[in-house]
Amino acid sequence: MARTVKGPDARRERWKGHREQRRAEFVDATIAAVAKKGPDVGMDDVAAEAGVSKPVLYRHFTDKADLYLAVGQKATEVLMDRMGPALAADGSIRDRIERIVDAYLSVIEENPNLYRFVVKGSFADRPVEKDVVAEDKNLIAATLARIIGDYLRAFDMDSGGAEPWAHALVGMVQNAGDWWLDRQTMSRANLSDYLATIIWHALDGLLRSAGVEIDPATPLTPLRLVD
Amino acid sequence: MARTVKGPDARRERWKGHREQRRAEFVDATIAAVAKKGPDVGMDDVAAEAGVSKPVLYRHFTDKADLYLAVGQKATEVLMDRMGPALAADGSIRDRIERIVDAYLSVIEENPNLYRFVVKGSFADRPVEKDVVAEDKNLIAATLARIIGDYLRAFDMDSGGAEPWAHALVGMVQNAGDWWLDRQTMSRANLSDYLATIIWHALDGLLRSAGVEIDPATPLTPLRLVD
DNA sequence: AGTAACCGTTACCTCAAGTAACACTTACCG
DNA sequence: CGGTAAGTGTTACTTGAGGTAACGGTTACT
Repeated sequence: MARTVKGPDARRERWKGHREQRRAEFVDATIAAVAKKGPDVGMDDVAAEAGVSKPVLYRHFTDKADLYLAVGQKATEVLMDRMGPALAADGSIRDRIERIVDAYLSVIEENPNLYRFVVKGSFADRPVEKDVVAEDKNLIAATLARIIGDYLRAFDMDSGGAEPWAHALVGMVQNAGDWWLDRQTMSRANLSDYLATIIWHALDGLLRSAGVEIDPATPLTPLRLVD
Repeated sequence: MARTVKGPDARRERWKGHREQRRAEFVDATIAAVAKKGPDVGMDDVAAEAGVSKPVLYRHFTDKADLYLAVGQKATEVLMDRMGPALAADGSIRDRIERIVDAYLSVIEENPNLYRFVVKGSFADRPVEKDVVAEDKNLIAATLARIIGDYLRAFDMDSGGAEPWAHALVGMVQNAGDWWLDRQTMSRANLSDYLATIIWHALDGLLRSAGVEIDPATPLTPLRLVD
């Protein structure tokens, strides 16, 4: 019964920010460990990298899955930071698509180990329950779905396809990027161009079939894309 | 029987077929175990399902990864068996695309547990080395790449994009299917239609930009698609 | 002074993958 | 027929990584 209902004991709040910072520190250590020892690092490796022993890690992450999830979120942040400007930028539609795609590719190109770790390594033995990467893909797809839906509605078109479209696009770019990262048989610019071409044509065809004509070079930006 | 070959020593050959059969049997047991106990089965579970103890399993599969790989290959066979006819079928291009996509979706719809096991469960703790699902995706993508490349060359177009195209398409359908399987918010036919629309428009746009016009309803089949 | 939060350690537990050692069966070979 | 190369199977073990227990030290609010 030590839980006296006094005022908000400052001792409880004092660390609020500190804990966050510590988690971030361990996430960084994990990323460093991954870079050093490949994508199959264990908790001991991570702890060692952070200059600490295992139990300390477990005070901040309930689970290996929890740690991996945090790493995934960090990676998503990096990704979003890079893609945000591309999403918001102006310019022709075709160019903007290409820039967004290229932003994604540039991130995975710069952090191949981290990328593999997040996308492939996933939860080592814990079952499907908490899929690490699914969360992030869903976040991106959801963002995209909103944008696409807004566009479709702006043109008075059926917006029911926005979600499948978004997931289709995410999978498309992700898988093509994955392949590219493994066997780098073409330049990044080249792949970005191919992918953007597919996407642009799909979009253009869809609009055409609804009677809307868009010039690929039109700098049209009828909607605010990001809040 | 009556395998009376006067070769070197028939004792070595006698089992050749039998081993294959036994492996297949264990693969089936794994699939059954997955259906029963979810995608996170262990080797003991599989062995029990097969009515056998663990070491027997390890006489036929070097590894957990090896077993999983075999399961993945089996799943790919199922998939290919279903998609083969759709690939070879005649009919309009737009219809054929839709039929291929729908064939894929029907397979994952009918075997959701197996699908999840293969695509997500992957290698439990063995590192990235032998990615289970990557092999299968690559196989499908390679098949597709050949078809696309043949088409592009038939129209005297740059065929360098065939491979990225193929991987993009595979990722697109796979990810959209994945999403659909989780939250079934639309009918399969509906999703097939959306995806086929995207693909068709992308294809049509590509051809248009090269000066080729194709009617979506044209039953054109200029190439044999499967050997 | 008391105590609630953190810091950190070493030594342990657990559980599933994988192995050792041992015994039985079949059927080809000389 | 004895020998042997394959396969059948078992129980009981080792190993390694995830995760925990129990202990002690430090800071700073009350």
